[in-house]
Amino acid sequence: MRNSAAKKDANRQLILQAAGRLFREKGIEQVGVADVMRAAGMTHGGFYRHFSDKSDLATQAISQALAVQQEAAINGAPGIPALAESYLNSEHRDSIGSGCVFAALGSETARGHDASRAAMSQAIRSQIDFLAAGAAGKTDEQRRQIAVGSWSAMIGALILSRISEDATLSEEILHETKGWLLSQQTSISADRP
Amino acid sequence: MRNSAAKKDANRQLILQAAGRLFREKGIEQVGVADVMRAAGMTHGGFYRHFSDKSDLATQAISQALAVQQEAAINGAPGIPALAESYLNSEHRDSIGSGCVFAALGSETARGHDASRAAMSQAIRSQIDFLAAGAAGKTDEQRRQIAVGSWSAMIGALILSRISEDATLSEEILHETKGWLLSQQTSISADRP
DNA sequence: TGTACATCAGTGAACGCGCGTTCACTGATGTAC
DNA sequence: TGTACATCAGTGAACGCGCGTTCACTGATGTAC
Repeated sequence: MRNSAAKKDANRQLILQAAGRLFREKGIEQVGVADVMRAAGMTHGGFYRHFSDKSDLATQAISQALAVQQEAAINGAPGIPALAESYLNSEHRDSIGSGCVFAALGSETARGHDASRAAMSQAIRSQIDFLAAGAAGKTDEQRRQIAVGSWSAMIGALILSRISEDATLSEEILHETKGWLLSQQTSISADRP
Repeated sequence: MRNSAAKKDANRQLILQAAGRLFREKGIEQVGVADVMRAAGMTHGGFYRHFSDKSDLATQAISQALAVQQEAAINGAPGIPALAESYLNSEHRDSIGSGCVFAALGSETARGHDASRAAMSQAIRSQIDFLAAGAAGKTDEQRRQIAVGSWSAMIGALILSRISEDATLSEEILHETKGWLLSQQTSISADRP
């Protein structure tokens, strides 16, 4: 039953996508290798033709999810207000599996010295640079502050809104944070000539 | 070897404190019942005299950690700038075990329908009310926006700074977010009569 | 207050399930000639 | 281009370790009289 090289590559992508989704949805520890392979339409035995172990899969799945996320940021509407609109809403909150990697796995990946943390660090750097370049501030320093602070607020708010059982509270957190970010953006823009 | 009721209560507190620290440091799944009992100075067999199962322990340890955290917030210097100072620094970043529960366990507790999520929700509500009461805004709506947005930014920034392997990046995230929060606070205060 | 007995906090061995990993196997793919 | 053989992607059974949970046991605590 050997598969062609092309089929193997396609299967590898299926595994990475299933893992990226399941890890975000349920947490890395809560998802088994067999779960991932089943979601990808295979049985668990073939897993080790693709990855050296589960930790290797985690690193690669996270790296790929981060790459997709960065791609989407670059191709999306520019500027922090636009990001806040697309980030702070109930659709994003309810689709953990395809949503922001930092909000889904942030507190977990903060522990551990593995390769996934390095991938996350690099993605943080890129995202800050990207947001700072498009931020409405007078100086480089100001733009960087706005980028880091606004992005942090989005991640924190999404996490808090996901914890909140009460739908009203959950919505309020998203809504107030979005309103807060937009109002600042406006007042800062108003400062410009 | 029966212990007195007072000794039992004291042991229960040791277990809760050990669990609160270990769960934040390593994550709930990564810490075993035996680890917690060992850290509390006992063996694992006696665990079930105190808690019905591990999930029960998690709920109670989280609830207690949240209560301590709220107590500290109430007794600490009032206002969002003061909180930002005490929250966004490397000491807090490096002491996960005794630090903010939301930053340590946020993305994990967002999943699961258990009682710990309910305790977290209630703590979110309290913390927002508390911060909004001390926020520098003209209207109730504005104060609530500031409270939710600023607190979200602190949590997000602490998580990002913990993920960052590079010490410079990690410090930058804390520093920029703090500067951003303080500068806004200033400009909003300046608006007041 | 003292005595006899019941209770039960904590111990440490044992159980059993889940999960990561290994392995023999199958048969299609790829390659050497 | 065709043939013979080697490779190897995926299968499914099996292994073994870790961990949550149970249990018989010990002896100090608490209580009834």
